[in-house]
Amino acid sequence: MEKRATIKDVAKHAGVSTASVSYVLNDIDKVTPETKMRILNSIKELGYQPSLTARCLSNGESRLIGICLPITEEGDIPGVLLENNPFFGEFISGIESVTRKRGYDILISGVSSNNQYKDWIQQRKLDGIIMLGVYPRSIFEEVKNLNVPIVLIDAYEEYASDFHRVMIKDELGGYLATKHLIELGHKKIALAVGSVLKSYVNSQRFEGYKRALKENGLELSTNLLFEDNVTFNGGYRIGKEMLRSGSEATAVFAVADIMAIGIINAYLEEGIKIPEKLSIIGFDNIKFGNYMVPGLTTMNQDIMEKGRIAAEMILDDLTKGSRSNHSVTLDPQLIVRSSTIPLA
Amino acid sequence: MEKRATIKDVAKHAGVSTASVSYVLNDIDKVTPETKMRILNSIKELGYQPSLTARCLSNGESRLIGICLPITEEGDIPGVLLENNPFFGEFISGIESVTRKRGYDILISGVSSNNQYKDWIQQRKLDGIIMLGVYPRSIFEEVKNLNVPIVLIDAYEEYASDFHRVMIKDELGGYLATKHLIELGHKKIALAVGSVLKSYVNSQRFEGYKRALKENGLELSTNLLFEDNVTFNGGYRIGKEMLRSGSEATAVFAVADIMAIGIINAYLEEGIKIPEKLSIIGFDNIKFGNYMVPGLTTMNQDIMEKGRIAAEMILDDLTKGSRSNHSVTLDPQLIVRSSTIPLA
DNA sequence: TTCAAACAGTTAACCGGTTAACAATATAGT
DNA sequence: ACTATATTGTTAACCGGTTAACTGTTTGAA
Repeated sequence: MEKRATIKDVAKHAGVSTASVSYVLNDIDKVTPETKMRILNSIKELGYQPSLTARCLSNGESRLIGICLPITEEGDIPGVLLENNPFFGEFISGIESVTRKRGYDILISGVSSNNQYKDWIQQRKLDGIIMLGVYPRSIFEEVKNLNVPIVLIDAYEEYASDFHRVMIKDELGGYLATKHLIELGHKKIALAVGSVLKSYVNSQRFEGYKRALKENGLELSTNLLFEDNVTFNGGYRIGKEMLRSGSEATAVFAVADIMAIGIINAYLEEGIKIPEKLSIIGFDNIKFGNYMVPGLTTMNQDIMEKGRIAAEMILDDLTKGSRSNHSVTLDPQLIVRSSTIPLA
Repeated sequence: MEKRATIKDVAKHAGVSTASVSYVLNDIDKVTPETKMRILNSIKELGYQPSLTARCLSNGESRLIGICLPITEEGDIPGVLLENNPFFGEFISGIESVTRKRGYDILISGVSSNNQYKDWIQQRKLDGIIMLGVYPRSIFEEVKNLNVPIVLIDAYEEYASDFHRVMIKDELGGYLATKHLIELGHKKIALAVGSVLKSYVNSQRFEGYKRALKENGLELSTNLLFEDNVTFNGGYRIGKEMLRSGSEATAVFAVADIMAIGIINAYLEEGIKIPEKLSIIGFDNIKFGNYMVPGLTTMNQDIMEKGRIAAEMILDDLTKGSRSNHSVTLDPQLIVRSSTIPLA
């Protein structure tokens, strides 16, 4: 209830000027050990906490890093992110683990209308931004000249090279996933994928799928290709469709675990056994893939590491004052559990 | 790259004082429509964005709401939260949905050492706090006098009444869950629970379990009680233990879905059928309960709603300037899926 | 001994807003 | 006609820090 102590209070209490207090706060060597001691004592005695707001106003650093999530008209974080949610939490956790130590906080915001991002960044004077998800191109044009380090996650688009990027080798992931199925003897391998047109991540994984088929002399067959939303329900619909149409597939590569789980549910619901009747491999390695039966074979992407790297990119820029754009591409790893078995 | 326009630039451009600009920014009726127009035009022309930092410094409102998560020594958000993660994302999403409209941002932080919370709140001048998880009591003593609205989520402890609270009827939830099993004809109903000693949530659900047994003339048997961490692995260990010891249980109430899933995995792994050999009901209604086979019967708690309510409590305090502590207790609902069936 | 540099500390302007107090003009009441 | 009261606007202090420029004292080198 009592007013918080300010730097003036400390100065008065220690019998010095505010400048001297500021110097000891910022570890600037301009004060004798004795005075420093006296000031430190006053600080402790008054329970003084410097105001980050004031500091920000005066030196322009907010020590705030923003995380942007695209949101839908309904005001929600979109299904993709929400359903993939383990994702979200782990990602934040990765970021937090590096920012916290350095005194930065993270600000989370879903922003809807196109240019509110810019407003947000400016009004809050964010020191850096991490952008998750797909946005209309115009946003990047706006945001490019803001002179703020920006990290794009999983962005392949051509303009993305204007920013820092963290991604994984999606093509390789698609390739390895498909190859795993091929090595198990499967010849008829379906693909469950989101919009290849709108999402580079999807199209890259699709490319990997095609490459694996080609390298192994398998033909690309359009009736093994299924496109729907990258959600549980999207996968579920694909599963139902495969069953309805009597698909010849003996295995399927789903570009996301959540889709794979949808497919599995569609099959199990009709009493059709997995992996006996259909081997299935996902992508992402979300926690629940390990918590279900059968355990989901998948391509691992280290989402926490993604967060860590993104945060470090920003902090590096901030300390070095540089602004060269780096791009880190992580390797996916095959994780074999029990949803894939050799072709009978 | 160009310097951002400040209020002074706008004032100069419109040929008025900064005070007038400030008045139109804050919708204070002290300016003729014509002047207002002129100022508005200048604002648009210069692409002016008021600095929230400066505003905060001058009027003391940061428009920042903090979300506290306890973290472990290793620096991670603790397993409970991470594994329960759909939880986390949905919760944030609920908060965001109300704060965004009102111009508040949310700041997320895991804080480890005891009193860093206080520092964080003060340094960032947070307008409100939402605290998730269990903390040492001393933290609340520290934080109580900060004159900041605080909402505790799922806190039963006696000191909790000094703050706003959002929780669900845990005792009722435990009761209804157990009653559901009893109504299916089960007599030997096991309980999988976390530390009843340390967590009121656990003890409340345990109370509900006991009440249901008692009301139905069933005896409380200690060898049907299993205590372990509220995690997948905790549940898994319990499942293994039940099998190893040849437990007579035909049904089990797990105080969290994530535990229930662990138990299910332990059973399925050994080829023992669920729900045929063991009916199981969880608690929380995490998304994956619906995405698995068998679908998990559970007690729903609307986590998004929890977030919404918590945010509204804070914003109400902020607008009304009052500080009376409210407590909202939500009702859990039984959601029957396929992991529970009548006793054969 | 003398002058320059190093040291320890202070003063005051500044960051970008808000707002109480004031001034000048217009409107209204009696 | 003469105040009292709105109305519209400005001035300047303030929020709580940072930091360039300055002052006064020591130290050291020539």
